Amino acid sequence: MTSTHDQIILVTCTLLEKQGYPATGLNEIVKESGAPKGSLYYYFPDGKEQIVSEAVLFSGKILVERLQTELAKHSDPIQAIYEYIMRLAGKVEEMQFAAGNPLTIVAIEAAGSSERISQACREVYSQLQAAFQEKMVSAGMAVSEADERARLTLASLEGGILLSRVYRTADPLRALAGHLRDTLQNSNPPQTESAERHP
Amino acid sequence: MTSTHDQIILVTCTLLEKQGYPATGLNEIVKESGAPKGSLYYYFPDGKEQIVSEAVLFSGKILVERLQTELAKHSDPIQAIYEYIMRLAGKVEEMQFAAGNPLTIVAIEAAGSSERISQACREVYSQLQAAFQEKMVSAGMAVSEADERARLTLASLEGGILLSRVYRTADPLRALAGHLRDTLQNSNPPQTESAERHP
DNA sequence: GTCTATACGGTGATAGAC
DNA sequence: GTCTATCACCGTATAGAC
Repeated sequence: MTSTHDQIILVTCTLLEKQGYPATGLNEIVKESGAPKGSLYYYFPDGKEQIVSEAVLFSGKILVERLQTELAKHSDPIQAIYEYIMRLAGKVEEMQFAAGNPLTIVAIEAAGSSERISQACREVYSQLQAAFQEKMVSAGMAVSEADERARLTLASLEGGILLSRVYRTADPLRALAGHLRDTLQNSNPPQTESAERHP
Repeated sequence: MTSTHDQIILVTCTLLEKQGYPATGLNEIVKESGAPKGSLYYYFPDGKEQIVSEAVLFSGKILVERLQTELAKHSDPIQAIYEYIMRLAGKVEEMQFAAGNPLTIVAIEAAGSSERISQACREVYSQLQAAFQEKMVSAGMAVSEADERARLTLASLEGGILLSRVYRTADPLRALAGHLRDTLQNSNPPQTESAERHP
């Protein structure tokens, strides 16, 4: 039982993920959502830009929450990230290589056209990066180093999603998961009595 | 002095990079290229799909050649990749965060709609990956390992381009370059009599 | 090979009845 | 809050003269 407003946002998310921003029409959203067309501009007076921005933020919120939940399952951030990406790979396969959120595709399209949408995408990306970073910091990594590692994780993750989509295989994501696990080491781990390091 | 055909392809490349596939109109291509509209369907009887496919392949060819040229400048593949990405970062800044080729954005959009365009993108990606891989193999890395490393390089590179575009900063690309240089090591380096190094 | 005119559907958006 | 009708414009694609 979802409201008309929420139903519009929901269906917009899936259409965006499949087709992107310019290719997704308002008529299509109306038709797929079953919402009355008259309601569209009632709930979203700023039109398409507003609908898409809200859809990005909405799906981003879910995405960040899910990421945090997954990361919390392992105390070791590297293992947690590995598991997260492997799980994502499975999900991408299930969904036939639409990752289940409109972020990647909308971000790249809207960057040159709509500042409002672009801003929404940046916000979500920043939250995702922060989630990775906090996880690493909580395990004893220095903040600046965690920042760099989180950036790389995010960048390669987005690239992996892109390649998985184009090749219609989750292999790039799985390969990425393994590589990050091997290379995402802490160069300044917390000091312990037994295993001290002297750089 | 370029032919009408080539001029159409050329301007299509830049429009695609800026706006993507659905957002780029045939009328716009005609207008920007200065080509006569009548010529469009004379040179490209299959319409938009054909124009875009050819544009992707054309820009891909240039991209691969440029990559190979850059990689050839350093004997060490890791250093070569580092320099390449750093140079790309500069270029992305100059071009105001349009990377100068339509691949990243078109690939992700067309994945779900046009198989013909999707195929063109896959072809270019495979060539790019092969260029990275061959460079690593030529420096003594095992083929299977070079394959994995090349995949990761490509994936994170695409993600870096995406983030640079969204944030309107080349920082993600530069951070990526540094990280890859630190982590893209050969786990099975070629054996030499002494510890030789070629500066 | 090029040009003009045009077909026909879809687009985002609005107005006004209910 | 919802619905219908309608707007002006844009999209791709084609036809036929030159």
